[in-house]
Parts: sequence; structure tokens; C-alpha cells
Amino acid sequence: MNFPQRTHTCGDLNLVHAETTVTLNAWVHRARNQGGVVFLTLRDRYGFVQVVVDERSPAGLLERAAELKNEWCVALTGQVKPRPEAMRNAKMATGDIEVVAHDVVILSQAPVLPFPIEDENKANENLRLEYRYLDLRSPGMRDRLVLRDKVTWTARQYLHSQGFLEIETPTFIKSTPEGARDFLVPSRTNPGKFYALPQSPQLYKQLLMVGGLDKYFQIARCYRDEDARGDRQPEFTQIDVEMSFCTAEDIYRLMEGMMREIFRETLGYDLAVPFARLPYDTAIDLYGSDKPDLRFGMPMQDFSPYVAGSGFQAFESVLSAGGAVKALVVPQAGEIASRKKITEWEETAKTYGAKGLAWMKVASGTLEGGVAKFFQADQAKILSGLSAQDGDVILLVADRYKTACTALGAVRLKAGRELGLADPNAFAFAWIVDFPLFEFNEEEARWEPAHHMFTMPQAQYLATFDTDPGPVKGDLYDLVCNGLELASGSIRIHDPAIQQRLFNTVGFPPEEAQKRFGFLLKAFQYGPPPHGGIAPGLDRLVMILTQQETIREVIAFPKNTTGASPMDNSPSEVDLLQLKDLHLKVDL
RNA sequence: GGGGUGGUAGCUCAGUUGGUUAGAGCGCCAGCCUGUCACGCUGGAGGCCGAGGGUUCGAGCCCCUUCCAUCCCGCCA
Repeated sequence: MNFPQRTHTCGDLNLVHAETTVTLNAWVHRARNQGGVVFLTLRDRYGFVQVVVDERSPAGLLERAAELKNEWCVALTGQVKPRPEAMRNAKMATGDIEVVAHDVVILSQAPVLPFPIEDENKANENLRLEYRYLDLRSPGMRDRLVLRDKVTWTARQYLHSQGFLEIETPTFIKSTPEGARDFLVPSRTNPGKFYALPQSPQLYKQLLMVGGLDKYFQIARCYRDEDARGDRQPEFTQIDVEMSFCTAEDIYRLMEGMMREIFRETLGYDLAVPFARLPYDTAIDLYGSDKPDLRFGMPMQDFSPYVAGSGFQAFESVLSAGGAVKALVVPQAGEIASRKKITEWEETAKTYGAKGLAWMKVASGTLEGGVAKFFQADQAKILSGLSAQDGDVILLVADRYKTACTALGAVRLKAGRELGLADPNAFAFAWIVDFPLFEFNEEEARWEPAHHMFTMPQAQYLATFDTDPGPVKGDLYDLVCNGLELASGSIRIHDPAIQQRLFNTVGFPPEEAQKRFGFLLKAFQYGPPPHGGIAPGLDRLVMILTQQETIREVIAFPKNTTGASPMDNSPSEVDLLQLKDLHLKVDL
């Protein structure tokens, strides 16, 4: 098809182009027919510009222009003219000029749209996903994808400047059923066998280190067959990084530099580094989460010292069973903390396993309401111990330590945000460090890795980690920001003997280890370098930069929460013949 | 696997203790309009109230079942 090709883009035109004849290839964003004059707002990726069709245009063009509908794609030729002073539009980037139409060629037409193209699409999300190609025309989606491109571009440039190589790793790999569920791909040429899609390039990037390519990165697609969330998709993207001969400190410095660069390039924001560091145990104790929102304080406190002798049976029995009582002082919550609101907070606590949420109000230097009657004797001690002021509300959860922390931590997050304590324009980064290396699985009565099996125990535990796993901390770190886990990484085990002891600790028999990770263990016989890495989640990073509630807003073609795409209807059924080719047994 | 919320016009939503012909804004169609820019004015079309069953003289509304979406718990090394 021959058509007049664009000489300029809509968003670029300004007074400098006055009197120039230009051709635009764009969509009709709005058409306003005034009778004797037609105004068209044209839109392309770069912006909007107003076209006017009036007596200055050739005869007959007015009638043709009046036929144009929203979202038709056109090639328009005309002359840029300064607008009459009174007609300038300060709200429009190109509002000082307009294009007087000379000719318009219709490149393609469109039926009535399922939703209007606006800055932010307010339609039901499933409808937006069904017509994602139209949704992408909205300036909001466009801006987010432009910013995302800037992030990957900046990350690439930064990592290259630090000597890193971008290397691809396979996406048909060996299934290693630990951690998240694998997506499986049946092999036609190997009947009865399956590839897995990678949950991360973990083992391959470690093999790159053995291969001597000592600084690697990849903008890597990862796949996990688990239920989706606002911040989780079955496929997602990580800026995957691994380096040799490094310590955790090198990783921190590298990532702090990269984040600084990304925030400067995308938002012009001067990110303060180095980031704060918070031990895992402290994060749980104060905030009840390993990804606390640190834009506000309001830490939890220990209430157990005030329980003895109170006569409050519910708390006393929890303590004597080895549990904990955690307190949260919600400052100046008098207004918001109605009985209804407290019930709502209690529901939140209960979803995290708490049996209830006790409360007291502070007024005129005394404790009132709720469970206050049990604590009258000690109220002065309690108020000063918790630093509670008149107007504050004290919320209490008694349970097993971890449950109490998690449940009340969830209330802290909810209440803090409801009270407006979390500045939406702030970025509170922190490294969460000193993670436990093992967790005890009560049901199976065995230790299992808290993260993955290739994390190095911290040096002081090297002698004892297999005989006394409980207190062992790993050389392991998460980067969190505003309550989201933005990155996770560790220093890896490169010593086969340590690796073997770790397998033993988690009850992983040698033959099983050989079967699953034999290729990695074999490689580690051949002079593996000490190494470590990290993988920031690209989607979440862009979500934070663009202040979005879900990562679906920063992914061009995301899945919905059931893992389906309303646009192409994937996943879908396939022909029986296809299944047969793949040697899959089918019930007929 | 579990819990919360929702599903009414193309879109966003309202719809009283169950009571005539189910509404609004935007969009769409037609007409008018020479300075609009979310143009305006006049008129019009457009509904299996997610689906199935039940209660009732009567159901958008109540009950049961089911489907779909979304948020959360579990899960996510």
C-alpha cells in the first residue's frame, strides 16, 4: 500500500514548525464537528496535535473529514500554523499550533470501541486485557512501557559499565522440584520426558561462573506455576545478576549503584545510598514481615512484661505455653479507631492466624475500653513502657511468637496506610539481612532450606550448621522497598563438601542430589570460583517507579489472576493428535 | 484448597421494606452549529438485570446451585 509517510510525529510539533507542510501518521483521538469547521485531535505514540479543517482546506475535504470516526488510522497532510492567540491551549503540549489540513488518507477504520481511549482506562480489567492492543493506546499504559524500556536500558548500560556480560540461558531446562511448582513441557523426541521452564536461571548462572565468565547479567523471563497476586504473575522478568570473587558487600554496592542510576534516569530522583540494613529477626519482631513497609515507623512492642498478674487468662495461658504478646500503639487513632474499624483490623489479624485482636484506648493518662480493666494496676508502667499518649489506641495479639508478629504486623501495615503514614512519593529501600538458612517443617519433622539449597551459611556457622541448624544464618539478602520484595540474592556454596553437608542437613540423600543436581555438582569439582548474585524483579521495580497497585499495569500482555489471557484465550485445549505426538496418555 | 467483594445498556454506575413500562452520565445513530479542544444543543436507538433452579399473586432485589472476575490467606526455595 502506498500512503503518505509521516514527516513528523504529533507530539513533536511546535511553533518552530510554523508554516511547514507536514504529514502525520496517527489515530483520530477525537473528532469535533462544528458545522463549518471540523477539529480533529490526532494521537500517536509521541503525543497529540489538533488538526483544523476549514475554508483554508481544499474544497470537499470538510465533508470527508466529517466522516472520520474515533480510532481510525489516517495519513494527514497539512500546514502547521500558529493558533490565534485566544485559541491556544495551555493544557496541550502542542497547544500553540494546529495543522491546517490539506489532505487526509484513511489507512484503516475501526468499529465502535469497547471502551474509550483515555489517560487511564477505567474499564473492567478483564475487558482491558481482552482488548489489550487498544488499552495500550492510552497514554498511561504507553508512559509505563516507555519507562520500563528506560529501566532495562539503564540497567544494561550500568551493568555493562561495570564489566558485566549479557548472556542468555536456556528456557527448556531440567525440572528440579524444590520450591515453586514448575511449568512442564513434554518432549516429543524423548517420549515420557519433560522439560521445565526456569523459575530462575539460578543453576545456569552459577555454571557461567564455573565457566569463568565472571560477571553475568540477563533480563530473564522466569516461570512459576503458583497462584497469581497483584504483585505476582506466572511469568515475570528479573534482572538476573551473578558475579565471581565477590562478597555480599560487593552485591550491595552494585545494586545500590544500579538503583540510583535507574531512579535518576526515569524519575530524576536522587536515591539516597547506601540503603539501610535490617536483620531478618528484627524485621519480624518490629514489623512482622520480611518485607516491611519502612515509609513509616509504628513498630510493634513486647507486651509480655505486663501480662503476669493481670488476671487476663487468655494472655497468661499463651505466655505460659511459650507464646508472645505483641503490642502496636496506633498514634492518634482516636478518630479512625471506631469499634467497626477495630473489628476490621481484627479480621485482618485473623486472616493471618491470630485468634483475636485485643485493644485499649489511652485517654487522660489512663487505659480505657476493651481489655483495659485487666491492666488498671500497671497502667502507668504500661503507658511509659510503650510510650503511649492520649488519643492512641493499643492493639494486642497473643499467640505463638511468629503468628503474633505476622498478624499484628499485617494490622500495622493496614492501619499505617489508612492513617496516611506511608508517603506515596517516598521510596524506603532496605536490605533485609541475616536470614535463617533453615526452617523446621513441623509436619515432616525435618529441616528444610528457607530459600534454596545453594546458599552459603555465614562464616561463623560453617563448623556447626549441620549439627545445629536452628540458629544458622545464611549469606543471604533481600532488597525491599515500600513493603515489596524487590530483589533476592545470596552468596552461593562453591565447595562440594559444604554442599554435601547441606544436602544431608535437609535430608536430601546423595543419590537424589546426584539425580537432580548432578551436573552442577560435577561442575563444582572443576575449580569453581566463589560467587554470588541477586535478581531484582523488573516488574515490581517498574510498579514502584510508576506507583501502580499491580504489576499487570506495567506488563504489555499480562495474564489475569487465573493465569489466563482473555485476549488470546490461552491456555487452551489442543488437538488429541498433538497430545499423541507428545506421548501423553489421554482418556478417550 | 479457603475467605471477602463484585457481575444491571457498548463503558462507568444507581436501583428504597419484593410492587406498574429498570434509570443516569459517557459512548453510539440522526439533525443543527465557523474556534472547538471531555465542544454544545435537539431527538433517537440500545437491557435474558452473569447462568440455572426455588419461594411468592408478583423477584434486578429473598433462598439454593453454578459460572466469571477481583482482593486476600494458603502457596510463592
